[in-house]
Amino acid sequence: MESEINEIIKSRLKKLEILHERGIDPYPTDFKPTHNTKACLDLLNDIEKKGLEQSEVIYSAGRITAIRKMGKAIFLDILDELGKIQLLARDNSIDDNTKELIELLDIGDWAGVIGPVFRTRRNEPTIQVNSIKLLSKSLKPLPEKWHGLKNVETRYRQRYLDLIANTNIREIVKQRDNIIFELRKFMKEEGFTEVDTPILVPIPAGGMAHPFKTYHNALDRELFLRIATELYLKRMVVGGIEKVYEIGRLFRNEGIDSNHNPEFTTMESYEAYADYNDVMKMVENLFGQIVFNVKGTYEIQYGENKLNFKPPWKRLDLRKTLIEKSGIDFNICNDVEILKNEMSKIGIDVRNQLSWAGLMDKLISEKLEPDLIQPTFLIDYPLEMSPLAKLSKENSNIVERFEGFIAGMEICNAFTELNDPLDQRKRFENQEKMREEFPEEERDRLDEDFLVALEHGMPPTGGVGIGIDRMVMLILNQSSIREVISFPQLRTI
RNA sequence: GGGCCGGUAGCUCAGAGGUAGAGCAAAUGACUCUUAAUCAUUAGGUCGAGGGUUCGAAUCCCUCCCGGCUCACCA
Repeated sequence: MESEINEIIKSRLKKLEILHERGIDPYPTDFKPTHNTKACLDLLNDIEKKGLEQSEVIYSAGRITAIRKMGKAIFLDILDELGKIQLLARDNSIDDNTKELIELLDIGDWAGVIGPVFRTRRNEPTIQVNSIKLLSKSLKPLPEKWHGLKNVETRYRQRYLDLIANTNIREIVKQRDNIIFELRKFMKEEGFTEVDTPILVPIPAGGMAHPFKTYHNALDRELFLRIATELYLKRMVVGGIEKVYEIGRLFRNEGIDSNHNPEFTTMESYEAYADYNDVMKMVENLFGQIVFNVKGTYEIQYGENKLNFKPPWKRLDLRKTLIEKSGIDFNICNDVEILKNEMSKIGIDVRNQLSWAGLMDKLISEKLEPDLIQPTFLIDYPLEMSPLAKLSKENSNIVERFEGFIAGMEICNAFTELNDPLDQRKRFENQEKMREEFPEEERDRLDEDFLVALEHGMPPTGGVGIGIDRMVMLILNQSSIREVISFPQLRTI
């Protein structure tokens, strides 16, 4: 981006020139802080306990966020990753180089400071400046100190400004890290092995979504960005990695809104000898442990609702719940036209849905999802909606599948995995047929290489995919996915 | 894609046909315990872009760009 030259930048460029003239490197590399701002505060507490007023000389550093000139005393605030601390440069405490340099410092510059920590008469922990080093000259002004940066577009496009001006955003970054750390810890404790599977794939299978397409020159072939990690993780299970998972980015070429970003993070796991009941237990324990370890409690506020993550979650039979909430029984409405009719009757707009599965999806999200506030599993989905899930033992049009919902949001999707290669082939072929019939609706894709793997034998397996960004939204009480993804997708301007 | 709301100084915002405004930030000066420092002075604008109406448009109309919320689509 080209920088427009306004007065502020002109004045800073001039200061830069003066620095060069005086032989001061505005971008040096030789300053090593001994104490971050938090360590400074700890140090102050320590020496005060010992009855001392001033610590030894320490080195600290950060970005200058305020300069208050009081004649021959200058107060500065510096901000580092952990917080802020005040500096006091008094005319008779600073060296000559600092006297000259301090006139050339601006809000936004990175500075290193050398001096003892003490407390001012107003009780403010402060580093008394013996010497200041410029660590990096900033040429552009920062957002305003009091109102901060509010423009949402600028916050997303220039997240670094958001992180500087709105320090609560740093908390989101750190808490997201904590959540994913706790997630890995849980999986490790459960004996899972984390793996990496391809992001560039020849067939975007394992889910129903519109893929991003790209091209590899040397191989001279079209490739796609993965829409799911499922089929590669199952290949690992075929290979004998019995408990396997991946935390990774998926890419779906679809709409963008407060719950959807074209690239998003999921955790998918597969466990041999498990079925969907075992997976349900794992999911509720996983959420419970993460929430408890990150927030110190099972009960957290999300928007207007208090969510309780203490296991077990409520389990609702999909068919029974649909009958209860909509009067529609999918066993009876087993034909597109009948289902469409019944849904119209209860006031659902079905003009955009073509297939039976599409209609069911709509019915669930319209009649069930909004009311699923507390963590809840919907259980036992129709076969037609679930090409990768194993048939129920009791019922040939139901699969052993569940989805988890929290605060009206779908948060995970799981099943007892289909490991019958012949049935899987039929299901894929059916998906391909449906794609021809309804080209506007997304379908899963037949992945021959995966079928070959299945033909070698996959043990009975239970698997789940969890939306990590949504999990972070819930735990951190954020209503937009853009708040938990540091650089959300926006139009380029 | 539809509806609603918004885009004015680096930032936060006011201005709703009649000379483009404030606070912070910036520049100059005063001030050795301030912390949204204070005080004085100064400078800073393609009012998102383009067209139209008008004697005159930031303001009214049209088209477009960017964003937010929402509905639709989509997991």
